[in-house]
Amino acid sequence: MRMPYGSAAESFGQASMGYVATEESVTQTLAFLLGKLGQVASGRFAARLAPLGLRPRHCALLELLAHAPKAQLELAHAIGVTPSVVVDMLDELEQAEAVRRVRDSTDRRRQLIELTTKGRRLRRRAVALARETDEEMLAGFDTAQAAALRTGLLRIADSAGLFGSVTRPS
Amino acid sequence: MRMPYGSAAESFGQASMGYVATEESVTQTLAFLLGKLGQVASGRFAARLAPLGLRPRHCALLELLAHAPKAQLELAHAIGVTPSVVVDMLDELEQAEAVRRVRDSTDRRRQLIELTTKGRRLRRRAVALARETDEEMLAGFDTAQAAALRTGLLRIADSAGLFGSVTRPS
DNA sequence: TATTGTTATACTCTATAACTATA
DNA sequence: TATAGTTATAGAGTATAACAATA
Repeated sequence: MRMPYGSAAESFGQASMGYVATEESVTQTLAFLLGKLGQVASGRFAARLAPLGLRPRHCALLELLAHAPKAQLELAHAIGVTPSVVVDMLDELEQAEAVRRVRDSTDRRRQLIELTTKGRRLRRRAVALARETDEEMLAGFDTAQAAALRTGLLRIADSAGLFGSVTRPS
Repeated sequence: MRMPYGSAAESFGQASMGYVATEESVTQTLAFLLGKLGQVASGRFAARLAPLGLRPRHCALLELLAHAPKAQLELAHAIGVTPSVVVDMLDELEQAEAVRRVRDSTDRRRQLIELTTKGRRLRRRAVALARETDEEMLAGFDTAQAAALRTGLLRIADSAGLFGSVTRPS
């Protein structure tokens, strides 16, 4: 049983313990809520990305490759997926002419993945679309609330070892 | 180009504008980050739920049914999925003897879904496991940071019309 | 005719395991 | 023998569309 905003119980400070528990329901835990909102956020982002021929999962790769070419296993580790998934994502990005696979001459097992000019352009557009999506989701948030939310998420990503130093809160 | 913690650019206050943009990368947007962290969170929650024979998606249903029986379309709307998905989830919960489908005598098209005693027990255990998962993900957060994060997420869920009044921040 | 629930099907995202070519 | 990348396959998540029973 949850009280509406500004209810008597809240005003009198009863909301913080006892009858109205702070975290009584699964739907209020990060464990569950993050999963559901992740689907919502991905869906909205995907809808905006579709005209570019990209999906959300491609964007992290474009990001990671923006400053220097990387090997496929590096990418897999950085975005937290298994190597075979990266193969598939790169196949799609290569077909979209966004990346090139270049055989490493010093170790012919490796391939260095580099962004093409088109890939850089796609990355810039993707960032803009992600920002639009954020603005939609953060409508009504003030600057401090939005920053607190983003900082918290970045911190969890960091502790999960995702995106390396690219995703560091300022 | 992102500066490491405590870099010269940051120390001199240049980090807030110009060269080091606050939100230059896709991996720092909610649109992308929420999707990725949602997968991580769901994976961790699922690992803890597995011994119960439940997956994260079942938990919202157990939650919504905790206080009163509901029809399948109500559930579908509340958790933001298409009705055929609810059929599948309820088939699984019914097989686990966590819910019962009871034909509504006043409108024989509808089925009222009610929690069994076992379903209530599973729901309580699921909440406990979700909390454990939260504690793992929020390690190192102080109370205010954790609350700000949760409040922000609940607010987005609310604006997306999810979970009805059950998911209201205090 | 409209609505509730169901089935069939398909698409996306992911992972595991077995394979190749290089080292 | 170990490593980088690839392929094949399978599981979990989603949605759309066509259908039966009931209103």
